[in-house]
Amino acid sequence: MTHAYRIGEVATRTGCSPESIRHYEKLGLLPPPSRGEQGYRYYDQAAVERISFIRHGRHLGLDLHSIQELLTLSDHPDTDCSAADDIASRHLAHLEARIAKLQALADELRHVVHQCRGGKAADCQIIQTLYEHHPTCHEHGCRDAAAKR
Amino acid sequence: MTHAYRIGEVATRTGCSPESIRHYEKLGLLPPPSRGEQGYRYYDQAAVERISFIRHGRHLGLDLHSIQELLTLSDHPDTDCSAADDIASRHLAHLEARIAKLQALADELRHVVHQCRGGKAADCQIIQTLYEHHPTCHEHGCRDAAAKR
DNA sequence: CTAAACCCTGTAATCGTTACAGGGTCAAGC
DNA sequence: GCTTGACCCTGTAACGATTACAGGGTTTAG
Repeated sequence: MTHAYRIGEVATRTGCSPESIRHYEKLGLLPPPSRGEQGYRYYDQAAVERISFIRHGRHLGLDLHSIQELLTLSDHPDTDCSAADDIASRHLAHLEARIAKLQALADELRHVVHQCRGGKAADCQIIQTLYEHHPTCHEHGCRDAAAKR
Repeated sequence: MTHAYRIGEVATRTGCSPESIRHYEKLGLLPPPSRGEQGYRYYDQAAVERISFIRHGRHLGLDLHSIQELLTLSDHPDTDCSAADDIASRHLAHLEARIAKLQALADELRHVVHQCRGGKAADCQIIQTLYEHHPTCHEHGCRDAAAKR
C-alpha cells in the first residue's frame, strides 16, 4: 500500500524482466497483484521485496521450486526453518558436485587443447581423442573404462 | 558394411539412447542410415564410431553445435584443424568461467548454511539473507553493492 | 498364437528465460 | 484535435538436449 508500482518499474528496481515477473506469478511464486482499471498490474513494496527474494535466490543458483519452498517458509514465520537449511545444504552439495565434475572435465580438456596447432584434421589429437576417448579414463587405469556401465 | 546394427544395439554400444540417436540424425549430425524393408534403421561400424564421438563430446560438456563443427572437420581430413583447437579452448575457457562462478556461489551459500537449525522461519538467517542479499556483496565492501547496476 | 521386446513417427514435456504477435492505454509534443 | 513512442496486456513459441509419451507396426521366443 506504500506505493503502487507498475511492472516496468518493479523490473528496474529488482533486476527482473517483466516477463520473468509475470512468469513467477503464473507459477504461483507471486500472489496476483491488484489491477488498475485497464488491467495493469500494480505492485506494493512487499511484492518488490518478494521479487527481489526470488531474484537473489536465482542469483545463488536455486531453482524456482526451491525458492517456492523458501517463500512458503517465509510466509509462515512460526514454522520450523530447518527445511530452509536443508534446501541450502542440498543446493550447496549439488553445487560442489557440479564443480568437481566440471573440474574433471576441464582437466580432461586441458590435456587435449593445444595439441594440433596448424596440423591437418586427419592428425588432430582433439578429434582422435573424441573418437577414442573412454570416460573417466585417466582416473583409474583406462583398461576397462569402456566396458563398465 | 561390417555389421548392420539396429538402433537399440547401437544404443547399448554407445551409451546413447535411441531417442538421442534419432535426434542427432534429425539435427544433421548423423547421415540418414540405410533402412530395412520395414523402415528400421541399420547402422554400420562407422556410424557407431560417429555416435560414440558425439557421446564423448557431450561427456566433455560440448554442445551439439560444437560437436557438429568437429565432425565436419573430421569429415574433411585435409582441412586445417586449428578450428578444433579453437573450439576446445573456447569450451575450456567457458568451463573455467563457470567453475569460478559456481565457486563464488558455493562460498556464498556456505556463509548461510547451518545458521538456523531449529529456529523459527521468522528468524531464519537464510531467508533473511535472501531478502537482503546484495550480489557480489563480500567481494568489495558491501556498502553500495545494491546501488550499482 | 500370443506376449514381450523391439522399431517407427510425431508431439509434448522438462527448466527458466526471451522473443515475438496482435492488441490496448497513456503521456508528451505538434 | 492527432500522432508518436513508451508502456501494458494475453498467449504462444523458441532456446538445448533429453525424456516421455501416444498410437501403431514387426519380430522373436515360448
